[in-house]
Amino acid sequence: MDTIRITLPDGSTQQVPRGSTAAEIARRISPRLAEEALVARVSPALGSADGEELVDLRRPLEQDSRLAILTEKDPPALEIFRHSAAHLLAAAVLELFPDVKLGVGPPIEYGFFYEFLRDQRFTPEDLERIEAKMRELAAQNIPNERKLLPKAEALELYRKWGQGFKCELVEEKANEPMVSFYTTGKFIDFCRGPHIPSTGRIRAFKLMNVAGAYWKGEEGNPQMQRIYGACFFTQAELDDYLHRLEEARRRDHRRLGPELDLFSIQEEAGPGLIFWHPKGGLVRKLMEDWLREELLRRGYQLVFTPHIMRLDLWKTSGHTNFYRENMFGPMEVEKADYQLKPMNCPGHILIYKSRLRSYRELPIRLAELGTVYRYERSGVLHGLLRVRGFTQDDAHIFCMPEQIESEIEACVDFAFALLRTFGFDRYEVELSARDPAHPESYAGTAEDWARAEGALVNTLERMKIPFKKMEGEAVFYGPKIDVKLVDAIGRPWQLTTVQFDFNLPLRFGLEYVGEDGGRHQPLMVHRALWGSIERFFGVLIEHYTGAFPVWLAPVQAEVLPVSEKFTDYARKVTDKLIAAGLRAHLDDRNEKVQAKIRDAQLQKVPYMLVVGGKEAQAGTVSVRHRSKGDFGPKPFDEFLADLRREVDARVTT
RNA sequence: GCCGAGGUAGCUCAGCUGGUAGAGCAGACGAUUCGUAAUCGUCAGGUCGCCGGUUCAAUCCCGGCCCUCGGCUCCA
Repeated sequence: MDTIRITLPDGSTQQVPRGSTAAEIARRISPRLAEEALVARVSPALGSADGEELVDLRRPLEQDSRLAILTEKDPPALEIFRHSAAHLLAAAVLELFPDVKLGVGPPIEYGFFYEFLRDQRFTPEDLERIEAKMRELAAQNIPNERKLLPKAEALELYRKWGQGFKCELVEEKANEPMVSFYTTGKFIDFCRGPHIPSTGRIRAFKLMNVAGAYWKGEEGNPQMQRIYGACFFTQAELDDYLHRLEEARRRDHRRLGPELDLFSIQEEAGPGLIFWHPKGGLVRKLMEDWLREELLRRGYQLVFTPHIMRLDLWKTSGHTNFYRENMFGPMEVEKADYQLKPMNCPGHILIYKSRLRSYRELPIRLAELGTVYRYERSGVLHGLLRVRGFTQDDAHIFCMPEQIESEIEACVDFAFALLRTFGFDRYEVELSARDPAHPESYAGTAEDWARAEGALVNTLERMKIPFKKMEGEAVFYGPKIDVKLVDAIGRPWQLTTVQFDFNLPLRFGLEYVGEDGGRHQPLMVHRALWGSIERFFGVLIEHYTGAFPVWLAPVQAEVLPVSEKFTDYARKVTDKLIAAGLRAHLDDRNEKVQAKIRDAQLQKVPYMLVVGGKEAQAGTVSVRHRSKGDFGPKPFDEFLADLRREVDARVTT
């Protein structure tokens, strides 16, 4: 008999008839495995993992292969599982709304979505009905079957059915004569697969919301209704995900900001513009103090530049060509156009150009907490994280080519020091290169770009920092290194950026006199570590759930007299703390201690000092910590010294 | 900018498809003088996002605009 040889992950082999399926092999191994199997991973018997692919359990195996049968224990199976859930969603929607036009339905990070075009909108009640229908179809355990059709026949099928988007997909994606389809009951979908064998296993899911999305993500295209669902192997994992969403809501800086009186956004003033209240302003001041000191220590010089400058400057820099859609419109003053600055670089360049520079001065590192204004489309604004006016901790480094790698290294090192100081210990690094397919979106020659990208790669490799290369993510004037920090609940945030620029020095004709007495062109590095103070502050609020570490807390100790009789002693304690440079506040309201504690607790004040008769007598304070609870009485001087130490050490917990 | 959902007191939210609004918390005042997450009482507080229309009458219906939220696209 014609047999093939199957090698399993444990190294054992089986001889099976040619055309056997993974499902059959699973059954031979164990009934349990057959039951749990979701999808198969096969690769040619010999050779590398290159030919590896995921296939349906029912796909016949035609040659000697290595085979792994994937179950819920194998993470790669989750994507397939979610993709099948997307098909289940589409099948349910078609049952209830047979006239919808289908778009695409891929798995996503936490589940899946499917897009539909329909005249009426899907209401929350519709979603409930759809979810119920999905559960009904899942209970019927309908098989997901793969079919092959000639391309022409496939197009004909969709044309008759009136599924124009699907025709478009078949036209574009099918480059072989036969194209694959999957059916789930009456639902038939052009799809590469693979899928799990049947719908019965899909239980732990929940339809989340419906949102508009352009067909193929392109703005000119019709807008589909995209139904999103969360989906996991088990209910426990789904619950965990929903719990994490809840946790994220609890930390939301847009809620905590006003609650803790840190900042506000005022409709009267306009969207995307931030008002820093006294407490937020104090945190910002502390952040800035740390940064300025660190900048000076690391050889930067602090500068200040105007907020509006002649439009011509922005023509020279190339912003009017490459950045116009993010700029506020120019304003006319005495017949000249002026531009509100969207970036700080031209200002720093003018300072560089203000006199002839010698190679002996380089590198010149100009730093500014520079406030910039960018026109962001209304739909993208988001609390402190995406705004129209913000302050960058910006700096531009002018240097010679042979200094570039050490400068970039110093920037990355600075960035890591900053992350540690503010309590972040996880990060991801990305290197953004240009998109070779669209050279018109970038300034400079291909050689410049290759050299610049090389310098960034060298630096990261020398520092042994793992990174992901992202093609097409570069800014118009050069490639960049971005550092994403990962917060307390595992979310990445893009903040730090270190950008290489060989373009602006050329445009502005920057030069320095070299050792040889000749004129040379310097290179430029743009870098921002927080990125924007507003954004970083937002991330900080969420990272700490508003409970800032003591060195950053707007109020470090709230003094709570037990009754009005002890206000005098409480005031003395408060004044002494303030005189020692600490941030204390006296709660002398006519309230019970319980109420004062509750309020201080809700304001996330690190230390509450309860004082009454005993304390006044002994010169102590009863210390309560916002998360560690009651510490009991402590001599006042001792508390002050402890607090001082904690602040000076910038303890981040 | 686009699609969808919203906007009622400082905050969180009620308000039965039309008869100009209510609660809790916060605030002011008074009482209470209190020991580790809310003391009691009284009072005050609203062009129901803005503008226009329909109607005897609009928080409610219609149109436009502003803002917020969830996405798309874009980004520090």
